[in-house]
Order: sequence, then C-alpha cells, then structure tokens
Amino acid sequence: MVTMNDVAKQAGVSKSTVSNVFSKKRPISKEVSEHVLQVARQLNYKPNYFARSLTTRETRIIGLNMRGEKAKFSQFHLSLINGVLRQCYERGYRLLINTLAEKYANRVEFQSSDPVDGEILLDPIEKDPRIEECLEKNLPMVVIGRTAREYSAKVATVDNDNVEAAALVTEHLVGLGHRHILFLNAAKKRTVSIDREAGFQKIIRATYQDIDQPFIAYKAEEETAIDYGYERTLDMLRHNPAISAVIADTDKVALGVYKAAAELGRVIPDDLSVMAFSDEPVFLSEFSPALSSMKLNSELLGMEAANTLIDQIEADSPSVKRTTIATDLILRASTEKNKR
Amino acid sequence: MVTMNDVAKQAGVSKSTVSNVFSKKRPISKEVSEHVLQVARQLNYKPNYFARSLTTRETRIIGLNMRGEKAKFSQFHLSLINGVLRQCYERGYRLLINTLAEKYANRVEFQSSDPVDGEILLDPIEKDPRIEECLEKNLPMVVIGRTAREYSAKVATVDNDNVEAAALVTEHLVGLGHRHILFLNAAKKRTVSIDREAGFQKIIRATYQDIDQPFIAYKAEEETAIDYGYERTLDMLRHNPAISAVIADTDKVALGVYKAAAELGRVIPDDLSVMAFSDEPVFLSEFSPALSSMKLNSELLGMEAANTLIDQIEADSPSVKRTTIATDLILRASTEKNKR
DNA sequence: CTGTTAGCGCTTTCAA
DNA sequence: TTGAAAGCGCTAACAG
Repeated sequence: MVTMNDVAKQAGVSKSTVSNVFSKKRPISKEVSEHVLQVARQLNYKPNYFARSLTTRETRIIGLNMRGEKAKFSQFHLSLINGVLRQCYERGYRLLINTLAEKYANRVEFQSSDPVDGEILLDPIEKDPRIEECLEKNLPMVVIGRTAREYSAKVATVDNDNVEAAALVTEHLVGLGHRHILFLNAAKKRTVSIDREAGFQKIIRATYQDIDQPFIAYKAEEETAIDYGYERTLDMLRHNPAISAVIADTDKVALGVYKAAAELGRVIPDDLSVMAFSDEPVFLSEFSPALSSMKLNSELLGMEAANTLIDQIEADSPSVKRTTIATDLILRASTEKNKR
Repeated sequence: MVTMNDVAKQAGVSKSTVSNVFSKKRPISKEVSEHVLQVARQLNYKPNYFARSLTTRETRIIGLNMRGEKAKFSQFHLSLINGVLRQCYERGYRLLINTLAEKYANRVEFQSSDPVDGEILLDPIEKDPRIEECLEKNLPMVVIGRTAREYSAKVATVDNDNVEAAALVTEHLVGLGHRHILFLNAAKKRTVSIDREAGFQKIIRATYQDIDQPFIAYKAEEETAIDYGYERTLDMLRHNPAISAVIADTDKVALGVYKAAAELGRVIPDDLSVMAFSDEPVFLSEFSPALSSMKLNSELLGMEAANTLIDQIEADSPSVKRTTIATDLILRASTEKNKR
C-alpha cells in the first residue's frame, strides 16, 4: 500500500506538504503542488479514509437508519431515498444504509459507533430508543416523522402534517355522504399512525356524534401491505356491509382493497369509494379506476431531511428545525357520492 | 469522548484487555470480561470505527456504485437494493451508496479510497473505468451486468442472460406472426443494451432474411423512461404503420408505449402487441391490459451479488465467479396474434 | 510557503 | 490469561 510518506519521499517534500496538497487547508505553491500530485498519480496514491477521519472526526457520510427486522423498502422509501441521495450528491456526502443495528445490537463484536457525521431516522415510534442514542452520543440527527413531545425541543424533524392530511381525506369522503368509513391505518405504535387516526377521528366525531366506534384497523408488522388491505377489507365489509368507503395507508394497501372489492362484487367507485396516502406518480394512474390519494411528496421529505441534517453537521450546532412538507389531495376516479 | 483508555483505567485493566473483550480475538476470563463490559456500558463507551479500521483494514461496509449524474433509482434498482440489503443484514455488513464519485472525481479534496471492503458496480459499460480502478486498488468487486471480454478472467459478475432473454421475447412475437417489431432498447453503450440487441437481431435475421434494418431505438441518458417510450412509439408508428409489436426496455418505457398507443388509436393487444423487460410484481398487473414481460428477478441479482462479494471479501482472494440469474417469460394479455 | 513533532483510538506483536 | 509498547496513515499545532 502506498502511503503519504512514500509520496513525500518520492517528491522530496514533507508529509504535511503532501497532506495539504490534498486537503487544501493551507496554501501550497503551484509548482510544489503539481509536482506532488504528479508523483501521487504515478504511484497511484489515494489518501486513506480512516486515517484521515480518525483525526478530523468527520466522515462526510450520513446514515439512513431504518427500524425493524425486514429492511425492505417501499415506494415511499424509494422516493425518499432518491431525495436524500440527490442532496447528498449536491453537497458531497455519501449515504450509509444501516440495517444491522437491530440484529447485531447485542453482539459485542459489532458494537461500535457508526462511521457517520449524522443520521436520518425513519419510521419513528414515539419513544424511539434510537433518538436517545443519538442524543447521548451527541450525534446530529433528523427524524422523518413526528417524535414524542418531550423531544420536541431537542430534535429536528421533517414530516407531513398527518393529522391535517387525514382530516382532509376524511372530510372529502364525509362530504360525499359517506358515514361508515373503514380506515386501514399503519402499525399502531408508529407516530404517523397516531396522527392520522387523530385527524380521522376529529372529522368523524364532529360530523357524526352518534358513532362511538369508527372502523379502524392497524397493520401488523409482519403482514404484507397487499394482504393487509385485502384481508381486512374482505373481513370488515362482510361483517359491516354498511361500510361505503375505505381509506388505505399506502397504495399497496389500496391494491389489496381493490382486489377485495372485486371479490365482493363491489364496483369502485359506485359501490365503494377508496382513497390512499400515497405518492408514486407513475403507477398510481394505472389503478383502474384511478386512485384518489393524498400525495405525501416523499422525495421532498428526503431532500429536506438531508439538507437539514447537513446544515446541522456543517454549522456544528444541534438544530431543532421542524419542517412540514405539504400534502396534496389528488382526486381521481376512485371516490364517488355514497349511493347506499 | 470516551476512549478505550478511559474504560481500561476505570476497570483497572490494560488497554489490550479491553480491546480483546470487544474483539474476542483472544480469550479473556469471564470475570474480567464482564467487569469490563459493565464499566463500558456505564461510561457509555463504543469502540471507534475508524481507529479500528485503520489497523484491521476492514470496514464491514460494502459499496454500491452507480454510474452517472442522476443517481436516481428505478424499480429495478429498488428490488436489487432490497436483495443486497437482505444479504448485508444476514451477514453483518452495511451498505454505502456512492453517487458522488463522478462529480467529485477530479476534485483533489475528495480523492480518497472508499471506506469499503468491496464494491458492487451497477449499470456497467463495456470498458468501465470503475472496473479498472477496483482492479488497480485491488478492491474486491462484483459487476452487475456483463463486462468486456478482456475482464472476463478478472472480475466476478452477476447477470441475466440478456441475449437469451431478448431472443425469447422476440421469438414469442415472431411466433405470433409479427414481422415489423420496434425494439426500444436501453442506452446504447450499456452492455445490457448490446446483449439484448444481439438476441433480438439473431431471431429477426434468422426468421426474416429480407429485413435489413430492424427498428431499434436507444434511450438517451437524459430523457425519462416514460417520455422515451411515448415519443419514440409515436414517432416510429407514424412513419412505419406496419409495426405491429413493441419490445420495451422497462415497464416505465412500456407505460409510455401504452400512452402512445392510446393516442394513435391502437388497441393493445389487437392492434399492437407490447412486451417489456421488467420485474415489479405488484404494479405490473395494473397495466390494462396486463403487460406480458420478461421477468429479470432483480432481487435475486442483488442477493447473489452481495453474497458473491462478501464471499470474496471473507475468502480474501479475488473471485471471478460468474453467475447467471434466470429470467422468466411471463405471458399476460398485451401480446396477441398479428392481425394486420 | 514549508518542515517537524506529537498525537487521533485502536490493534498487534512481544513478553510475562 | 494479561500487560507494555510500537505502530496503522493521517492531521494539526508549532516553528521557521
């Protein structure tokens, strides 16, 4: 392996000169600089990332931390990553995807600080141990989603206004005369689930004082999105035929709903209105009929998260910036007046 | 920051004892080990990644290297990443997504060896400079796709048999009586494009000796997949109404083809047969009519690539394993006998 | 503008 | 089974 020393000797200069030719942290005369660079090229020398990071304490890598066993990306995650990556690219950072945290967490050989300058935390629950850990380690972080109130003065977040988004979706359906609405919500512990439920309930309660138990289901972590939509819809509509509208957590869940509706002989939108929280601009229009949805702009979420995090890293001061990314109600053909 | 020294002092042992408690590289008595671990926990100590990697020369990170400016993931990439990630998770590696290579390549401050134990190279062209670089640096690598022949004894690859896949697709269409087939191929320089073209040409040439110039288009790097499918189909079918079938590079391209067909008043599959090289199992069936396709099994590609790479890293010897991932012809409703 | 020196936090001989 | 000492390749403070 070629080291800085080799280059220095070969070029007849000192190590620190070579170092500064590469880091540009202090001025080096053009002649020396070019000579060093030429020798370096000839020896095929590349500075060692670790040796450098060991002293500078910076890596120019940001981490993307997913929770849970599966580490499987959805459409939402995909757009989000594309957003993160775009900003990483612009600002000269790399992205480290960290999935092993959970599995190897208690194996002593794997315990080590992550080689990142900061972390983006995905799919938070209210009291997320990952947040505590970053706080303790004093590691810059941005949470995508909402955190428990006690953290609100301590951590930066980027999120949609999920209470509002769910309220708007519900309002739209209520405005069409739907009274018995099935809400296929995300997994119960997730903050996004809690917020959307609040928005849903707010409208239902305000409109129908006599309903005491709205139809809400929660996704189980292990079940696939499509199965969740399919089975819960089948089950709920069979027991409660009065249900005339479904709000799905994601477009994959909606796909399951479509499948169940077909099986039950319910025509969308005439016999059943369907909406989803979704994003994917391409395939969405391939639903037949086209799926009305609440667009979450996840690519923007990702871009904003990366930007906030990098700002924080470079300003070298913890930020508690809280950004809300707008959602857009996109009405297509899957919702219709309640004819029941 | 808490260091190994702090733990050692606090626990009343030597640095190397602490080191070995964590690395398990030499036996430490149970009592000492537990005591050290307890002190470490109490001080909230985590071994420093860089200091460790500086001496061990391993990072337990593998790199995913994308070519080009945009760094935008498609469906294909998404499944592939999911495959890679699953294996990383199983085998205790992290994934570093490296997009800045290109942009910062000639900026001296960013020149440094990547902090990875090996790299997965995506979307290769025949003589890819990235391959040369890994070879020079002696860095384990796996290329997803085919490489130029001169590398075939030097680098491991994981790929579909794209010549065969394209031949099968073409054969299917030819079997249905299609003679004038438009092939919307990938960007010209990519190996996948070269291979598929060969398979396509092979069948066309063998069947129709009188055709001297089959209809082949190539995607431009900057144009979106949908636009490519849409505009090229519109253009080609207008000038060559005899075209009765289209082979699309990806499902997004096929989406553009569907759009163009609708605009031209061509009913799929009666007036136009369409096929694609694709993968996405969920949305694919939402094409109307359902899209016949050649399934690439990209999640398998990703899993195999990660496995091959990690094997290579752990065996500490360069591998030239070449794996071919099977493709599956999935016939749905978008292809039909040529009625023209 | 350049050189010298002293670490960064860890692993790894070597010795006990 | 443990400790002491010598680096890994680089940056940074100091000196010139």
